[in-house]
This record gives sequence, C-alpha cells and structure tokens, in this order.
Amino acid sequence: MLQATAIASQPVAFVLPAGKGAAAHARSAVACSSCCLQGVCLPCGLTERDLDRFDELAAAKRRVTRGSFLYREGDTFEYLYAVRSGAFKTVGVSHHGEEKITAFHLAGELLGLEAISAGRYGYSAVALEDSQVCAIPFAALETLSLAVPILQHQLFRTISGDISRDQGLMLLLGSMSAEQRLAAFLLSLSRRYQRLGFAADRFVLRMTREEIGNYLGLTLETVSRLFSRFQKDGLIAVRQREVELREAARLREIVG
Amino acid sequence: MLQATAIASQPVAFVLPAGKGAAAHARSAVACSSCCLQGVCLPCGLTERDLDRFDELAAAKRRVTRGSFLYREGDTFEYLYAVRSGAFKTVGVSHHGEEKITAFHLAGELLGLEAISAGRYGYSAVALEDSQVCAIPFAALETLSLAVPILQHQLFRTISGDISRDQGLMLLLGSMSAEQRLAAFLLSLSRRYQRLGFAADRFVLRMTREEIGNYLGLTLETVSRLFSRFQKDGLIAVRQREVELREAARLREIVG
DNA sequence: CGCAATGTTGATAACAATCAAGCTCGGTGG
DNA sequence: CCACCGAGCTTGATTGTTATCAACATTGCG
Repeated sequence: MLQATAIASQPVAFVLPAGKGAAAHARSAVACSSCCLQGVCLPCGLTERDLDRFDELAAAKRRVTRGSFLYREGDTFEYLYAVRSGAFKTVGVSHHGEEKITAFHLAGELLGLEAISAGRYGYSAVALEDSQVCAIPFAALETLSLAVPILQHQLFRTISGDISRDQGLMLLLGSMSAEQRLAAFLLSLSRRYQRLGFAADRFVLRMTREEIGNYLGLTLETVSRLFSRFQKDGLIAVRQREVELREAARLREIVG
Repeated sequence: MLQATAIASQPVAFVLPAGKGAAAHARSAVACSSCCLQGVCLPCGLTERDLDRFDELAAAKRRVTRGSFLYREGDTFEYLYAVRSGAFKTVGVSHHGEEKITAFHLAGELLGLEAISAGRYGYSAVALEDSQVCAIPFAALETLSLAVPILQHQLFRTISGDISRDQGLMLLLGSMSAEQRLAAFLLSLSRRYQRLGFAADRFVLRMTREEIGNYLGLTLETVSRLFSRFQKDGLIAVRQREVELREAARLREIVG
C-alpha cells in the first residue's frame, strides 16, 4: 500500500513576483521571459509582447514541500500548474483505497490537464521533492488564447502531447514484460532530463522503488530485482537513486 | 499476431452534402444540425449560427468499409475525424511488428487528437465495421475556435476528456487483474452505448476476442475463459458477440 | 545510537501465457 | 442443398513470469 508521506496539506506559500503591478512590468527572476524553461514550457514560441501578457497570468508562483499536495482529486479545477522546479506524481485512488500513480511530472511539464473536461481534478498531485510551480488560471488562459493564436495552438499541442504520452504508456502497460517496462521507463526519464538540458545518461531518480513499481504495474521487489539484473548485465549502474545508463542502445533493444 | 483484415487502403468514398455551396445552406441530412449525435459530438453547445459555420467545416463525410484504414500511423495530420456511424480501433505498431490497440472509438467520438502535437498520426485507425466519419480540417477548426469561444472551450474539454479516458485505462492496465479488466471494459462499453441512447445492459461487441485481449493486455484465451466464467456466475449472458449485462452491480464490485 | 523508511534477495505460489485440440457459425462452391 | 472450409471461439494441460511472503541489509534522520 502506497501512501503520501505527508497527509496534511501544508500551508501553501504563494510567491509573488517582485515586479508584479509595476507599470514597466520589470523582468523579475520568476518571469517566463527570464525562466530557464522558456524553450520547453507552455508559452514557448510567443512574441515578447504576448509573453508579457502570459506572464501576468502566470504570475502566481507556489512552493510545495516534499510529500505535500498541490491539489487533491475532486478539488474544483481552477488552475493549470507548470512545474518550475522539482517533480510531482499524480495519484488516483482506486476502489479499495489503493493508490495508483498515473504519471510523474518533471520541470517544464503541465499539471491538471485532465481536469479541464470534468471541472474537477481527476487525480491528486503530490510533490516528490521540494518544488515550485506557476499557477495559471485556466479561464483567463482560455480568454487569452482567443486573442493569441499561437498560444491557443501551443495549448492544443500540449494537451495533445499528453495524450500521446499516455497512449505510449498504455502500450507499455498492456503489452510489455517487466523488463521492457523498466527499460522503457529509464529511457523515458533520460529523454525528459535531456530535454531539460541535463545529462541523458546520468540522473537521480526522484521516486522510490515502490512508486516506480506502482507506476509501471509491478511490485517494488520486481523493480529492485530488475535494477540488480540490469546492473549485473552492465546495462546500467545503480547506486540507490543514482542511475547511469551505460548501454542505452541495449536498453532500447530490450524495449523493442 | 493481429492483422488488419484488409491491408490495402480502400478507394475512399467522399460524400458531399447535397446543400453544400447553396447560398441558403439548406439543412442536408448530413449536417450537424440534423445529426442524431448532436448532443454528444464536438459542436455540442454551439449557437445555431456558429453551428452553421462549423457545419461548413465538417461538410466532408467519408465512408470507410470494414477492415480498411481511415488513416495510417505516420500520415501527415490534417483532419480530425468524428465518427458518425460504425466503430474504429486505433492501432500502434510496437517494435517487433506486433500491433497494439490503444483505443476503440464509437459514434460521436473523435479520432486523431493525438496527432495535433506531432503533426502526424501516431496510430492507424481501422474501421471495425462499415462506418462513416466527418472530416474536420484542423487548421480551419483552430481558426474558427478563435472566433467562437464556446467551440474553443469544447475542444479543450474534448481533448482533455481523452486524457482522462486514457489515464483511466492506464490505471486499469497497470493494476487490475484479468477479471477486473474485462469487467471494467464491459462497463465502459455499457456507459458509452448508453450515452448514445442505446440500452446500457445489452449490446453487440464490435470487436473480436483477440482485439479485446490485445486492448486489455490479455490473450484471447483468457478473455474467452473470462466470458465463460462471468456467464457461469450469472454476471452476464454472452452469445457470440451479443452481450447482456445481468448484474452490472456485481461487475462494478469486481472492478472495485 | 537506534529507529523507521527504503531497498535487496530468496523461497514459494498464483495467475495468466502458451501450446494444443476441438467446436461453432457463416459463407462458398460442388 | 449439403459438404467443406476457415475465422473466430472455447476449453484443457502445462509452463513461465511475476506476485507474495519473508528475512535481512542499508540509509538517513531524530
């Protein structure tokens, strides 16, 4: 049984940008225009003018400490969240109280997209480490999208991208062996870290074996055994949460 | 190994609405305004005037015979397709040439959403029976969405809904037993037929046991055995592809 | 230092896959 | 009209992968 490490919602720290409200809309450290995720985040591709308008929307930042909830399943949907730093898991509660992780979200990725259709968050979002997010009020985002075609397009693309990602995972869960699942998982993380500008072959897992297993539809023991086997076979080097992909090509072979 | 029953693309029959081009834009039998799927399809909620504009967009209908492809993985993305009648499966090819069904699509559901982000269809769409779709050029749809806020909202909702559906399936594939998967599958079909105005407890499967198994991550033998067991236990009555849910409540119990 | 959380490894068991045989139904040709 | 054929389905026997149960190691933290 998997449990969030902290059940009580932490008091939420909202971090407002220094320049907020200033006529010149000075570039604060937290503005999109000076954010290191510019190339990968939602507003990517906007003109400077439009970026400023978007900045105002997404001005509210929020800190979330490790183990606490960003939002809970069933909460009324109001914000999309862009992960600025840190990492999250989204967790659905299945029937008998067991939790099922539906996704991990790294920096530059959006949270809450599944809530648009129902008006309520379909899953709970829990921080895997101390994190920071930009809160984007969705109603205002929709309005802005009507005036900024590129933003609308970007939104469609982003939401659609989520579908692709999910369907990829379904393929994984529905037809892969335990070995293939873990290999695919490691390669996916590698790609995503690379996109963020980090090394592709060396990263630190943000989640426990149990969480990986839960996500992949395996038990933590199986995950642990596979890490050991992959290491024995020279595919990777693991030491706790540090992972080094030594033979990404062979991992890809395993996946197919 | 699963194969599309017809490999060659059929010559495509485009069906143009009779009233197309007529100044008065007379209500043709295929116009959205006279379509029985009005309540569940994409343009639901539009004013009459906006509906007309949408109608022009989605004027092109297309017949797809059983077993033939609506589009293929890798094709350049141009159209979203709304299923008018019939049913489809979307199929991804995994590595060693095996096929994996990522979704079934009934009337009133959209096809091609996953292609928006990549600009190419991520999966192939194959008709499970003789079907008809509305072809909606996405670029024009985006443009219209800028002018019709409700349509934009509807699109966001629809795409987001797809994410929810997928994540539900991931939950299913990742953490359910074979028994739970099949029960969940039957209940899902039941709900979707009901949404279309059909009986919830009695329907005809559009797909083979093999396709069900493929979709659920099970073998066809396991699916067959489960159908037999469910019948023996009085949960359902099956005769070939005809299914009657006798104890939906107990099926729900099985799922959790 | 000691405790709790996390991770590893081994033994056993259960579930679903695989292999195999035969059945049912609908279509086709003799 | 009937016999045959093949696709789809059912059922049984066996195997293999992964879950489960269990014990122990490691790490980080109070």
